[in-house]
Amino acid sequence: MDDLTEKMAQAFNAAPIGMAVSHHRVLSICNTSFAEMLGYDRPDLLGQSFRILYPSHAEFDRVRDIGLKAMEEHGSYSDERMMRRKDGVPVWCRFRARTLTPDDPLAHLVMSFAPIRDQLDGAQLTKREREVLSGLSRGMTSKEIGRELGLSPRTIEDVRARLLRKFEVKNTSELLSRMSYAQPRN
Amino acid sequence: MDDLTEKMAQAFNAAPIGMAVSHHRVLSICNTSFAEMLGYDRPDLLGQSFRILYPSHAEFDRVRDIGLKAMEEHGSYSDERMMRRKDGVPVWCRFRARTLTPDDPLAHLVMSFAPIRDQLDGAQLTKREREVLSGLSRGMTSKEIGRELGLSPRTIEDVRARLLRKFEVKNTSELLSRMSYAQPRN
DNA sequence: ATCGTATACGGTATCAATACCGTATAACCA
DNA sequence: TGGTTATACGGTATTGATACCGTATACGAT
Repeated sequence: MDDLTEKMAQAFNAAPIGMAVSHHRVLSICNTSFAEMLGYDRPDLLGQSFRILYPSHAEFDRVRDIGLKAMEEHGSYSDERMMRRKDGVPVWCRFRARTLTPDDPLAHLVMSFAPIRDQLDGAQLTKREREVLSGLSRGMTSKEIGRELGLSPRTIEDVRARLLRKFEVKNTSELLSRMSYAQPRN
Repeated sequence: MDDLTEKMAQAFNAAPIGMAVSHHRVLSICNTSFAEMLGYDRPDLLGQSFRILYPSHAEFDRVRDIGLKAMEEHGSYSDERMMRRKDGVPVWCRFRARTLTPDDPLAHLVMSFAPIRDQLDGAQLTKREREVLSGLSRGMTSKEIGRELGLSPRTIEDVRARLLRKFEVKNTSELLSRMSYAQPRN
């Protein structure tokens, strides 16, 4: 077999974004980013139903038909959805799929998963931090956010400082840049 | 060669997100999504320098060292950047990279590219605005961006002010928040 | 040819952000 | 029970951001 095939396989493996292939909602292959994102060792995932990667059976059922029509028509589909890590923590993802079998889209799917604001929706951020972030994303100053939340501006500054430390960023602009379309966790 | 390798290569090819592999900034392989996103036929891209995929030579030079340190430390890096389609239209992307050679990150890079805004919005940004935006998303001050671009900090402030007016936002944080995919736009 | 815009730079004034110093309470966890 | 973290607030000091004032060149469109 040619060298090119091997190189593409290596690229799949080492991709900086989670990728997986499924046949009728059963995971056949995935890369390391995907396994890491969901907190699994890769071998434990192969052959598993995608059910275990969703927050609930109901959610697993619900998403089944979503995007089917789009894939029949365009071959691809994308949305934002919640996945479930092995430890139970939910991860909010930009989900993209392309089917290799448009007549029966779920028969052969190639998917990518990019965590969006995972720390934000997961247990990593406190209620206050989310409230303050919400204000920041709307361009509010600490004083304004303080008024909105009925707190001293100083307290808002404390929360900001904690956010900057937590995400190891230099200022609020960089923070918002990361929050909006999250980095892989280091 | 095993079946698994072939399946991973197929997944790379059919991935719903743009993917590419480079060696010292020369594209060695990419998938169909990547070629499509940038308006090329895949064969035309293989072996090409990434220079042609950036809005300008200067921009190509500028982004070279960005993320090098992060990749040396964590092996991966991500930001938002502007790419250039074959027809010249800019595409604002979430860029992700993982290096397979942390000692010399650019030696072997696996990248993914996900378009985050439509071309219309991207086209409204000038070269300077893109350069400044890039610095802002990395948490740099006007002074630092000025140094990077060889300009007076005052000029950077002018560009910032123009960006704030253009997008009708109150400050840089809101700007960065708006420039991303995940935020609902009003 | 004039208008609009982008670029580039200078000064000044004001407010915001950030980083320190400090105290205090409450929750949780080992 | 002591350590850690989140919360909440005060003061101060420095830097940064933003908004004005101004000038100047360049470039494309009407």
